[in-house]
Amino acid sequence: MDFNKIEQKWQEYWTKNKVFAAQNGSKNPPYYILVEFPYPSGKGLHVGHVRSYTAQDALARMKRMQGYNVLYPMGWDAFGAPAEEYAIKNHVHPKEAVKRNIATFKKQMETLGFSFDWDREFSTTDPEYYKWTQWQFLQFYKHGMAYKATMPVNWCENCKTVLSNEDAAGGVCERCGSPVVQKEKSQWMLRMSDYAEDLLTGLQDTNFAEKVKLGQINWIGKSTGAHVTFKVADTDYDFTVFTTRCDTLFGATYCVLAPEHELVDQITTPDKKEAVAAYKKACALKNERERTELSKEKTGVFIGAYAINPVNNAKIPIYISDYVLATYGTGAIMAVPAHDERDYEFAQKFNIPIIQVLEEETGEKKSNETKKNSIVAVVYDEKNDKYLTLNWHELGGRLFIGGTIGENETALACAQREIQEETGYDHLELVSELPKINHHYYAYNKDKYFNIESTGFLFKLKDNHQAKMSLEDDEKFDIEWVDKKRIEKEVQDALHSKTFTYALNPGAMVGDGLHINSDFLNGLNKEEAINKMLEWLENNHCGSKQVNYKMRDWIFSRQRFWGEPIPMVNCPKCGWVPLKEEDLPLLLPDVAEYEPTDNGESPLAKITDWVNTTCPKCGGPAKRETDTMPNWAGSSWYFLRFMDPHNSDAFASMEAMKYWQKVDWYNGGMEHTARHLLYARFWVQFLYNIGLVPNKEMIWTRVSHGMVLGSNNEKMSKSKGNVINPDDIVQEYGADVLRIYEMFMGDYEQDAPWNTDSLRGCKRFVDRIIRLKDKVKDEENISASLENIIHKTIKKVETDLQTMRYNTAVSALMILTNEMESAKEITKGDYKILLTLLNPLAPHITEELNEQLGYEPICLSPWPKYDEAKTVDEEITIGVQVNGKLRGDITITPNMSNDEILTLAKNNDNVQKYLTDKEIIKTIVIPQKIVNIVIK
RNA sequence: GCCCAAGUGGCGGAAUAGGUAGACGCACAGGACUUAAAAUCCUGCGGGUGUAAUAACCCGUGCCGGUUCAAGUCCGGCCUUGGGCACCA
Repeated sequence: MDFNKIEQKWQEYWTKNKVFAAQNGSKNPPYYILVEFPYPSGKGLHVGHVRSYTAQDALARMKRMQGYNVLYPMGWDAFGAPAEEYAIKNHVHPKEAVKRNIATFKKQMETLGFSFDWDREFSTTDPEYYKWTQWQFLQFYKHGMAYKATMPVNWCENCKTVLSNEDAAGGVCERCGSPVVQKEKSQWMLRMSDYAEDLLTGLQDTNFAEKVKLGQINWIGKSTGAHVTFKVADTDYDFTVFTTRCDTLFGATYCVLAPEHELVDQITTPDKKEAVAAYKKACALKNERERTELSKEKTGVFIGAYAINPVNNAKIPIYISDYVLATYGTGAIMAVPAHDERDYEFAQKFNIPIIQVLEEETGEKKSNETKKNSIVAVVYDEKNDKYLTLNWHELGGRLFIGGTIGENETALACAQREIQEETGYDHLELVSELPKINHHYYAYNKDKYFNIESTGFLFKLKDNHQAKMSLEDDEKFDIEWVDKKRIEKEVQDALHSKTFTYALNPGAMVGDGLHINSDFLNGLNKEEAINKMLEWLENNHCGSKQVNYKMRDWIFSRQRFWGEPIPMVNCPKCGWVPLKEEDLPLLLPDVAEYEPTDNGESPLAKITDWVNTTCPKCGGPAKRETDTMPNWAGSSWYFLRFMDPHNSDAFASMEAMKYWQKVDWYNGGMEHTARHLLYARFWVQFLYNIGLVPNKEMIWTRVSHGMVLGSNNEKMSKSKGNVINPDDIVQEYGADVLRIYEMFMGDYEQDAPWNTDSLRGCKRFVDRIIRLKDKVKDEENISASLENIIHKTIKKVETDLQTMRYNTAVSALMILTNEMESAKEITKGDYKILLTLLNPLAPHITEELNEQLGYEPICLSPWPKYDEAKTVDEEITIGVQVNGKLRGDITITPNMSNDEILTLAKNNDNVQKYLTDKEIIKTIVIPQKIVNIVIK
């Protein structure tokens, strides 16, 4: 019988006997294995799907044999844009296309032998399912978690349509290439930001992979800081900024409001109105992506008004700029150019003063220090690309020019004087004054500790003119011009090398240090100063501690046809009114045209007899909401429905959910670990808070698989011609071979390229297992010579399947097969175990061979048990090292003492060569691993 | 720019708690079987020195340092590739 027939035979057997049906309430321990349900696209199943479904299938099959009541369900996430695009082009109802695609997907899954419980299948597009999605939306609404807000959408003027972020990539409409603009639209929102903290802490109740947790944490984006309120000078207005660095408040030299900030129009002075309006208009034309992409150069305008810095009453100008986002924090910032990169860039461009309030500390602090102020001057000769240094040799190595600032002398004058005195150069151009540095050092010639505040300067040499030098007796150095490389290598002094770094990389100093120019914060470090400033702000009622999250509320409206209708009605008298729960589902009507309307409404808006309805509250005429829900909605709770898929009274009964508890293993793509998972967790936490699910987190472990790439190591795509169709592989090699290959191809969590040669190797492996049957003798017991390797392999396969190390599980089975091949003959008992261990990966051929032995089906048999004692080798070979280098090996038994092992090691011929005439200073014996003899 | 992951033979990849690097498979080469091919089986397979052949030795897990009796594995600093986020104050 050929393999396609065999596979079909067993698939029919499984279906007919409902072998994989999960039992709600079964006494067997529940085990819920979930793979992300696919979007049934027209392209059919991808070999990437096969990889993750096989992996979870293998786990499911093993767990069933181990006595678990396994739930391994499958369904369809079938709402979404592609089906709608297809419908627009071909004038068929999306549900027809979806029906066809689902049939194809299901057929493909069946030929691959996945052990899904098909009795629990559903699609998010089934009215019986989306009824509950709508019902849950109503719960959000009733608990004040859903609201309408005006939000910008991506809008194409040419196509007159709303675009998703994906379709608006690069600020250009994907269809027609014209620029995408932002258009304000009233949209449904879910108050997800209320859950930011809970979504963060909830991670502790999960077993997600560390990188998955990290993805969630980054997306939530918690940051702790402060709100500070600034009065607008000469008005009664004030505004509040959010900052994580309230310790730098003394360095604030201007403020920036987002162009959309509500205060802008009120406080702009008349002479600036025109410029402000123009700037605001320019910003509105850009979408968010464009605004950030064109961010190389800062833009903005001064609006004529000034803010009063609450700590020192300084009057500082207010600007608007699109580098401040209206949607984050308060939409307003205080700008501290000395200590923030963006503010620095802006201040440079607009010539705004920069006040340093934090200086970096170098050297080692001592108690008995003498304080002084000094300079370090870097002089650059552009013509020769060299820097002026003094080589003090053993007295201090290579340094720049330094010196102490005299009384009544400015730092700049000091720098110029020192350069002239020590090198003579006096035709210099000041390039920049560098941030001050707080430096501790010990002066040998004076035998004293100093703490200096050093101001750095960068000069350019105008020409080589040198005046007369005036050196003191103890100043013995050579004047040397050297290049950047040598400076980086040879200037060792912390102060001087730091100064050089500042000279080379002008910009804000964002690190920690000591506060200066900051009144009551002077001398404190960042953390101390933040705490002290928070205290000050609260005492003076102009600020407080504040936490912000990057995560925003969930925009829940889509101006699309193919999604769940939002069950809300707008009544001229009553406002927004929810549908009555008993009137759900609100069905999607059948229409002929799926194009969005000219004004960006969903196609539903055109169906007047659907739109026009009566108000559920007052009975008067009203209109339905025509936006639909996003694709993420249906997938936010589908794992709950699988627990109780046929329930018509509830989305799932509490009883069923309490039985299954949590999804034990949830597998999906890395691309979904941030958003989908976050939405699903938010949805569940909300349901938990209103008492509808038993746990705050319903997913325990989340794992993600790597992609299957084309043989050229690139993502599979039609245009690259590297797509592998699983159907073709099943036809030619069989589902079992494909399954084994995809598990063997590499680390499950890592991407792996397709390789047909390697697939053929797996085919050979299966053929060898079939041929092994010819050596089977009619005995049930396990061969003594194979006992050890069999027990080892059971253990290996069992642990590997539970820890996603599928590739090494296959490898272990290949090793066992090799052993059995080299044995003269094997027993039925040996063979049966091999078949059972391989069954989760290759369920068809193993069942067939097993049946030929006369046994009952493997899927109804228990998983073999291993005996730990029998996995231990009777003798093993370990290496012997001399001074860490391998010099020989010895064979030992597990019960040998360390002394015996050592004697054996020393007697090894090759080891002896190294030991003669040497003194052994140490010996290390690691049981079962290695011996190392250290000699002198 | 920031965060994360990875870098091991010709290739995919092993090495689970710092302990013989290269399991297993592919490709390749030689041989057996065959009229021949396919299939199958056997042998070899990181680089080098060396030997008639063994033996033995040296180098070797992206690069440079460090810790250790011992480093693919731990620490510090780089480089490269992939992924995510990106003016988040």
